[in-house]
Amino acid sequence: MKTRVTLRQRTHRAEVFKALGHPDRLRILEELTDGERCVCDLVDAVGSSWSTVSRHLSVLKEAGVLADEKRGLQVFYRVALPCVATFMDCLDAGLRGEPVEMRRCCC
Amino acid sequence: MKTRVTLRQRTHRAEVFKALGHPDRLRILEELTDGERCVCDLVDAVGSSWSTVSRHLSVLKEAGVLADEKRGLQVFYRVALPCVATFMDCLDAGLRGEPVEMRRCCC
DNA sequence: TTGTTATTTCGCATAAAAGCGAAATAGTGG
DNA sequence: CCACTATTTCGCTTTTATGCGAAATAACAA
Repeated sequence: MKTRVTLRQRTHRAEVFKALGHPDRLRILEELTDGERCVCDLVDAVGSSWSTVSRHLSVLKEAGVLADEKRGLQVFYRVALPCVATFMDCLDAGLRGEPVEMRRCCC
Repeated sequence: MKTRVTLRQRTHRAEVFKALGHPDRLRILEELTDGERCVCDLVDAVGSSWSTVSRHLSVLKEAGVLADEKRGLQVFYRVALPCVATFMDCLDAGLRGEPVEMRRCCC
């Protein structure tokens, strides 16, 4: 069951990982696990400037990790790839060298 | 069952994701899913210079994604976090908007 | 010891990411 | 239309990543 990975696919995957490769962006994801939040909430949570948080959000959205929706004056972001959150718990366990149950891992 | 994520933990996670955020490093991971390989094999697979591939490997090893072992003149690398490979299949499906079975996802 | 092979480290140049304030944009209400 | 608020984009500087060749290191063989 070996699937060939195309360059295009690999580049896309790398883009997702790159988007996740920043502590503040992971912080944003944590904030969004409970549900959608407006940008103002995320600015509070992260503690950087509006422009910086906005850029983080656009990186995550561009990679397909988040989706956004404008309602009135505010823009609400939510997680578009739920498996990411579960994968991170798996990662933590893996990095500590603990065995991990398959079904607790992701998606 | 909400777990508080520490800054340290988040930074470590981000380091793993950053390490995975490069197409050539994902190519290396693909090469290693079948088992360990020496650096020379990976240089062939990736197509960059020895110094570049060696740096990619050290980034992945530093993040805890790979482990290495020296035997004779050669150094062999292998995957230290098997869940990463399964997660990527999950990612592909998620990015295409397909529903994904939980148990096929990782670890 | 000397030579040879496999790999890593160093030094440097170029490219990309991060972060911020200022300006721009887009809704909303008067 | 004007003012106000929420958010994004722009322009810029600083930091970090990438990639290469050259030099260094390590293990083995003669």
